[in-house]
Amino acid sequence: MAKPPNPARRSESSRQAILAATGELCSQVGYGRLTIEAIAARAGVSKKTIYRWWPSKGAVVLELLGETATIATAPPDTGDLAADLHTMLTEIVDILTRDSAGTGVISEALNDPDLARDLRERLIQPGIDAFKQRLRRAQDAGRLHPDADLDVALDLLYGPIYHRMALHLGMPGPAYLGSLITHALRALTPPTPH
Amino acid sequence: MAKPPNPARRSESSRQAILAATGELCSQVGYGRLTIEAIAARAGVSKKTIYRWWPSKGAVVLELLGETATIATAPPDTGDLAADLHTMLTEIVDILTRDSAGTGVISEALNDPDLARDLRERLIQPGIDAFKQRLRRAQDAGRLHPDADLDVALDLLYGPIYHRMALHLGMPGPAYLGSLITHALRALTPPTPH
DNA sequence: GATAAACGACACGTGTCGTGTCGTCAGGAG
DNA sequence: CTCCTGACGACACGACACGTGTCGTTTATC
Repeated sequence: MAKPPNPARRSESSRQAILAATGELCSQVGYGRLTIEAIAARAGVSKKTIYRWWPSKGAVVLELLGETATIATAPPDTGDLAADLHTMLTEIVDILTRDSAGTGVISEALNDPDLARDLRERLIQPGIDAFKQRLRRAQDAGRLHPDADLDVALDLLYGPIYHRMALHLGMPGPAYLGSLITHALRALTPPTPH
Repeated sequence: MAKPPNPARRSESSRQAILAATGELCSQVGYGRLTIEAIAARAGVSKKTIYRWWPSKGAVVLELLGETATIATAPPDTGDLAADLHTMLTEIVDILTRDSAGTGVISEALNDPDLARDLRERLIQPGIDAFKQRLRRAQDAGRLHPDADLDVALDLLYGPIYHRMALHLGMPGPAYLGSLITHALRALTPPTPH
């Protein structure tokens, strides 16, 4: 029934004020205590304006994350696979460590299928594609087993990060990240190189 | 100020009614829509009684999960390490797949440090201990590299499950679980067996 | 410059939260 | 067996955030 708004007439300044207010409030009070009302008040904006363009608080934070995302852009390729993986994994660890926006959206998406779809399509899947793209190059270069399953590779490399996040086991530091990468690569490399 | 209640005089029947109502409602409407008020109404109990013994909805669901937890009990040991790991991982996958209680508590704990502490102490850590206990036996039997880091092993094996849960990548089936275990074990086994 | 619609403001009903109050009832202590 | 403390069910309460509706005002497109 409610006719969809016309994006051409959308106020860009309001949009940016909303995202800015969301970021500030989220880092101040945390994602859990973040409310639409507070965002509207801080941004000097009517609640109606927020609800006109976003379905939920999670969607706003998701868009905020998307604004500053370098994730999905082309993955690093220095020739050193382990180093490149370390770079990519570190970026995720940083996002999940910096403030509560990242973990907040993930936690909300666990109970909100619509938000989950948005999250996957707009942030996760591009990251996965970039990751697999990098691994495929390594495979072509003979650095990985030719039959290696890239889904397994993804799970082995990124799994530990989300495991430790979900269960509050402490986020991995650089050294431990290196150890994880070493082990994962061992599982994906031909057993007898020599 | 609020004096702590006396557990000796606690009504066991109310407690069980609350947990039962929580389970029924959670599977009906999902964890996200579960409310303390609804639990109280369904259990025929005053809200005050719930708040007297639990600090939050998450704590109630956590206790419910603890009631039916086989997780922390002694891990299986058939002699076949891969098969035992498959059994253990399958149990977690089942819990996270069955209803929304498991993922609900995990998602809530991401934004609630107190709940996170309870979750880790009462469910996660015992499970980790049992897992490491089983792996240590495998290590003693020479099935694992003597220097293998059991924290890495934990991350490689359980990580993929939580990774796929958090990012809605689809929970692994038995076959894929087997593939993950094979790869993880390859990373933890002496490189040149022969 | 006209006009349609997005905007800020504000009010509204709803639902849930967490707490307070009160009379009742049960189960340990003596 | 009786007393008496305190947990119980019931209900009311204020606070808060939700999501929607209304109404002038403003703004950007045509």
